[in-house]
Amino acid sequence: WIESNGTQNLPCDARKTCDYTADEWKQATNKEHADFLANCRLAYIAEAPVNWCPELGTVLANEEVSEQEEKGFTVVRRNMRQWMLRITAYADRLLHDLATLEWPESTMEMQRNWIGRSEGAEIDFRVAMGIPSPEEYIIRVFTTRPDTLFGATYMVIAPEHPLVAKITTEERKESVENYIEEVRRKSDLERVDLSREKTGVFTGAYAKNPATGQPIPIWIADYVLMTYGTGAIMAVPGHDERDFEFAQAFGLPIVRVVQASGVEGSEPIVKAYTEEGIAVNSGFISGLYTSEAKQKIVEWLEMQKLGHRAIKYKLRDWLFSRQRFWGEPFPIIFVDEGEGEYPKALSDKMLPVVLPEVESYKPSGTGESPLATIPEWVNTTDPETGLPARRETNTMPQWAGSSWYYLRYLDPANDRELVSNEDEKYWMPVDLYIGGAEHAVTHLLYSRFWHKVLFDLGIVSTKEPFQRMIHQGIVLGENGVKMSKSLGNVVNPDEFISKFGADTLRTYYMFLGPFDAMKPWDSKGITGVYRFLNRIWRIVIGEDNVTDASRLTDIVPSKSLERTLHQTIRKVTEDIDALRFNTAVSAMMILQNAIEDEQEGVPRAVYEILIKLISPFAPHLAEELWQRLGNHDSIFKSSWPQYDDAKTIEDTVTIILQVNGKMRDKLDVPRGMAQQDLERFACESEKVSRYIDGKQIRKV
RNA sequence: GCCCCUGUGGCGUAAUUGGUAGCCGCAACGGACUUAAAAUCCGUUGGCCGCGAGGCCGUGCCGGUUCGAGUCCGGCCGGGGGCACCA
Repeated sequence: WIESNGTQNLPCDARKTCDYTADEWKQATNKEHADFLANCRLAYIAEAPVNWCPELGTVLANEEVSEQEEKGFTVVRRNMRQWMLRITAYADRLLHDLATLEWPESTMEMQRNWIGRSEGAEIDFRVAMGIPSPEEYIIRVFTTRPDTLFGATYMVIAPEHPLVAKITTEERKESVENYIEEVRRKSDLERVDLSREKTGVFTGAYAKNPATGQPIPIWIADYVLMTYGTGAIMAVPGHDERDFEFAQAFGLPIVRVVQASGVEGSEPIVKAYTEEGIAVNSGFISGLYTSEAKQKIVEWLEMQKLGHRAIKYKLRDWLFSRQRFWGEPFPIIFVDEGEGEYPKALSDKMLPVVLPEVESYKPSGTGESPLATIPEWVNTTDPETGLPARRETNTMPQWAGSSWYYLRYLDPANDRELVSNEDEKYWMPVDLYIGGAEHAVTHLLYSRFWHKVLFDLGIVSTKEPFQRMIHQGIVLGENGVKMSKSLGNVVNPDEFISKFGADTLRTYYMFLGPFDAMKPWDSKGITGVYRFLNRIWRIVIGEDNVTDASRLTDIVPSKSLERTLHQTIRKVTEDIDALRFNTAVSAMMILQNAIEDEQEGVPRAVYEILIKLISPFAPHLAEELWQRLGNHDSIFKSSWPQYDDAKTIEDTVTIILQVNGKMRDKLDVPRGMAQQDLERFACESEKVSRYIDGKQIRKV
């Protein structure tokens, strides 16, 4: 039951289940789907490499490695027993369903790149010569460019590849072992540093290029990763930059097998040609364009049973266990019913598994979770068989909770199920999710995966958890740099609340700039919003804090005020929908300015609408004014103001007169003036005639 | 190295998506009120030339498309973020 590393591609694949709706799924006849869930072990245990620090006795995250090494600690890569979640089974659906979401394009692009789907072919290379044993070995590679097969002049396998030990010849053994040891000491970050020189070592073995029949040397190099593809590549130095660099460093042959169309290729090869083109020196596919060449060679490989079409993903299965005290414990016990210990899920009745009270949650030092040091907790009994059992001592990562909390919020008091069908159906999906862009490929991908699993289990009815998403921009310090304690540029909102009130702070925060943009805080700018709100207040509240509604009139508003009013209602309504709060505030300021210009006093109807419009921004102010104007119900129970499109239209229009694209004059004319009248007025304009007199008008 | 976003007055920003660049604010300057200050109110405020009418220049830089470019296209420079030897 422990899967070896690198076997993430089980026959089960959620791809085929993409097109089912929740109702279709509910039908038990949906066999494909049921098979998928039955066959695909979505949670499994594997030996996975981690960064192990013996001195600290703990596992480190990638980003912590260099930090601890600088402090003098050693960090080595070591395989450890870990729970994995098979997110790769959902790769295609996670990719495919992005199209149904209203998310920032850049975030979806990041997820697409993270999933990293690429189409190509798997090709089998027979190890042909130099091998120490009479056994026959096949090295399978993945390539996106099967059309360059004739140009494969050597192979490279990852240092962790299982065949390394088997194919290395006696005389190369020492060099190979030294190289592998060298690589093991390198951190991931070091290993992928682009600027460093290519390193590698020859195994002594040769494989047969299935297309040319020629023997090609098999090398080991750390630029090939065990975690992607098959952990082995066919190297085509003529058409891949990394292979080219490597071939140059080790004097391996470079052959050109693709050319830009129409170019005769006899010039010396000075760099890899990675574009598409016409196949040359490629036997039966010579002369074909890349797309046709791919097609043809894959058909041939499939016929010869040497290879086949394949799709690979950059996405890896999710390492889901941590050796920490803090985290959700796994509902798993290990029991031995006579044939060795195996993991077993606890029944619902045994849930929840509760963490024990402990004195210390320090790392155990052995790499096991601190829970492993508490025998009273670890040792238990299998409730079904009564046999002695051992609890899983790893705990879940932080991502576990954030992957489904939104569902629990819908029905928090429910102690029988995750969420009731009724509540789930009513609320889901999350209409608008606001969160930072830093979660683009972690939380936001993990929770999509969990949600899809829950969909497959019939627990949720939507395929996606978050329909619309916006990343709020962070407010930077006054110096334009991210606020941080160490930089001393943190602004404390309490200070501004006590000085100007929460309404002012809220409204100013909305006014600062676009919702999704980073923008610097400006302590001085808040006075503008403070003045604006005070002016609204003072229209009916005197210095003595007594309501004086005498400035409100029942007179019909002037034409121009009415127009501004309806324009403002429309703008604020639309802007709130689109989360353009900054321009909504600006529009209300314009209305306020227009109200103050009104000679006959402030029409009560206009004033009440302004208060309603401002109420989502400055709720305390709006409610207080609403009550003081004699309303007994809350302003938030009143209806949102409606606008009349007809009343937003200006009766005069400003026509801009341009000559050769340059603005020369403007005309204020009644709306609807006839074209020829306009043209006549335009030509009569003194400023315009200065530029057109004596010239021929080509186009009006 | 690759990908994505971004660059507009002294500052935060706006611009009907190709048609008046700078709305709304901040700051600054001038004025009113005041014994004075704060608060409040009125005015000016992209740069240059001009008494004025007005003119020229101007949206990071260089080019292009267009009658017309902040907006579209190509190249460069700066800032932010993401991924990273992904075959």
